[in-house]
Amino acid sequence: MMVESASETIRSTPSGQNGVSSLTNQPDGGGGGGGREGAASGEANGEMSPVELLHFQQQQALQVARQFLLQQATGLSSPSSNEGKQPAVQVPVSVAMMSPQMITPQQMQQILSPPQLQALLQQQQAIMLQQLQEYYKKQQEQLHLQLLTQQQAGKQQPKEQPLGNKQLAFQQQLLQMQQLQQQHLLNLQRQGLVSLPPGQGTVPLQTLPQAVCPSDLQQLWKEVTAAQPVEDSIKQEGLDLTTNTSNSTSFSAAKVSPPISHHPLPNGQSTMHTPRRDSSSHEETPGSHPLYGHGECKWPGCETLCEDLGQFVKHLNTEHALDDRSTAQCRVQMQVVQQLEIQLAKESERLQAMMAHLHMRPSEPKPFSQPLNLVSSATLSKSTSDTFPDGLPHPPTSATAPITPLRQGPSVISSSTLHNVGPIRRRNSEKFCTPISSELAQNHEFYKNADVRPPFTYASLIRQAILETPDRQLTLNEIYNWFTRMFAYFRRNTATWKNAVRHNLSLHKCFVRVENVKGAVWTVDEHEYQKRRPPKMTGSPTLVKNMISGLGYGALNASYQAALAESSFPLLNSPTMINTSSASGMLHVGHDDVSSTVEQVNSNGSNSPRLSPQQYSSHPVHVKEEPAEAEDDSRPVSLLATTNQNVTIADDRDLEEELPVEDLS
DNA sequence: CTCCATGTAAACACGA
DNA sequence: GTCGTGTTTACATGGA
Repeated sequence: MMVESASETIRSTPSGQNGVSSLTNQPDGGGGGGGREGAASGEANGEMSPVELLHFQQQQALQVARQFLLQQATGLSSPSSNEGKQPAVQVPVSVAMMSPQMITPQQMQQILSPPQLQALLQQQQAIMLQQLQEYYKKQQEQLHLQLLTQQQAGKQQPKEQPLGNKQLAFQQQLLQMQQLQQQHLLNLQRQGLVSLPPGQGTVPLQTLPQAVCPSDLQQLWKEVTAAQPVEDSIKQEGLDLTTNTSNSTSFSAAKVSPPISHHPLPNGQSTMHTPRRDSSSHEETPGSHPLYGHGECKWPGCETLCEDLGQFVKHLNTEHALDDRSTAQCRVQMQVVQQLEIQLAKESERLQAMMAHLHMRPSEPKPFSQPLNLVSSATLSKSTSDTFPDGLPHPPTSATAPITPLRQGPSVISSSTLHNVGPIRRRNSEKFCTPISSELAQNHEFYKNADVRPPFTYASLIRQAILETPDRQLTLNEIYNWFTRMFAYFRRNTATWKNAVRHNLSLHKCFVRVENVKGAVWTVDEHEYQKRRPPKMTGSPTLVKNMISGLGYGALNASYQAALAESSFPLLNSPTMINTSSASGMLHVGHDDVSSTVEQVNSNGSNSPRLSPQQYSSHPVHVKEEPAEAEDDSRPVSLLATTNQNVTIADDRDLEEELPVEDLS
């Protein structure tokens, strides 16, 4: 099914390809809700002590909340990951994200570029936040209940430890939860997702977690703030963002035994329902949109009044289309979610500690605390993801997916990406826009885990694969491996894409087969490779502009760095890339080329993250020349890791400039 | 409309 | 005969 849907979507071919039907199980098709892991809460109750029960439930509640978060985030990215096991959860998300027009997740993936998907994901996250909020409420209730229960239990069968303490502790925990909720509310409010009296105090954004791509965030805030003051909420709430954002990623690693009792996400299109059912405040009417409530648009900072859903949808499509502003807002939302996640994790850990202190089984699994330990999870996530030899998305990996992409995604959603809204057929590579390298670098975690087709041509991907290697040569099989390693999408339908790879290797002169002792390897003839593109790029001014923007994009933005740090994208680290810079005498770098991007950055001397064409406008000088020079593989990468500060700064500026960009045709 | 680049499918050859 | 690797052709699609 997937194969077909994919291909069909891509080319919208009526002929319908029956040929390769290695269709993998469709995640959403599965219907029924197969294994909902959760559901354990009930059984457990019987034999637990009150304290244990409390713990258990608390834990579960948190877990569910967290998991829900993850699922929300993951849903889009790795639909296939759950094949066979829990097909249900993910689809709903993506479906929910879709406005009225019902499009299958798969289709959506095919249609939208990853960044776009991510953007959509952000939307979904908003929903998720709402649900999370609901969850907090419930959890509170639960806590209360538990407290009561425990009190009674205490009276009936006095325990060695004074209940008072426990109660205190629990109350504290309760408080924590309340705070969390409050915070959450504020965030929602800030985002315009909830219509509450606007917050007041204005607090400098600077306090935001540096760990979280501060620059991006700040910039985003600036943009978003234009519409309405928001900063305060975060700051006020005292979001303790000191934690590494990267950690959030690791959370995912947390095991996942979703007791989805609370959020039974049926297959398919439940997401829409969940909020509706659970939250009375936000989703009042069936068929309503997560971003629509109380007759107004809940898009952050919007509040536009819409009489009905139809009008709202229209409004949504016109006013909140996939542009830089929306992207920025999504990013903000993303950050919010991340913060919440971090906070949640912290609170969970605290709870664990409390529980432990209250003589709970120390050995008890601590799903949440674990993540925290993964501070250096960057490594972990990478290793895990690399681990899947069979391409089977394992829990940790898939869990990781959501966050990374989230953070990275938005950053990637730049002018360049915006162009690729349409069919996948036109891949990035061809378009003047984002260099494959940078895109990959930024989203490689995403592609790695999400079953989304990369917006690059086979040729550019192959080239990328080859160039990433130290000796710049790969056997066919190695190329295959690279594909499967780097892209979840290529872990299935192997017959199709492998054929395409071979086809491309043979077809394009730029790929040179070299007989080797042990067989044959494929290399890239840069000259040839570049020869084929220039024509396209040198088009309208706009194109040039776009191209430039793509090139100019200093791959150094925070996200990028983060990505690097976390995943240590091979490419970036590859010695070749670093050394060969000078060696590459190739001019006209393919714009989809990784190294090219980097090079550009260096040449410019500006680490300014990609983005804005505007920026270019201010520095036209480079712009025009860019296309012609710079070749890939360059060392810049290494710089990335070390240039955080610069990046940050540059990033801020870039973001600002990002908005005006639109001239792209 | 044509041209071109691309993606997909498939037939075929060749060697292990 | 099967499989992996390559080559080639045909066709469809979409952008310029």
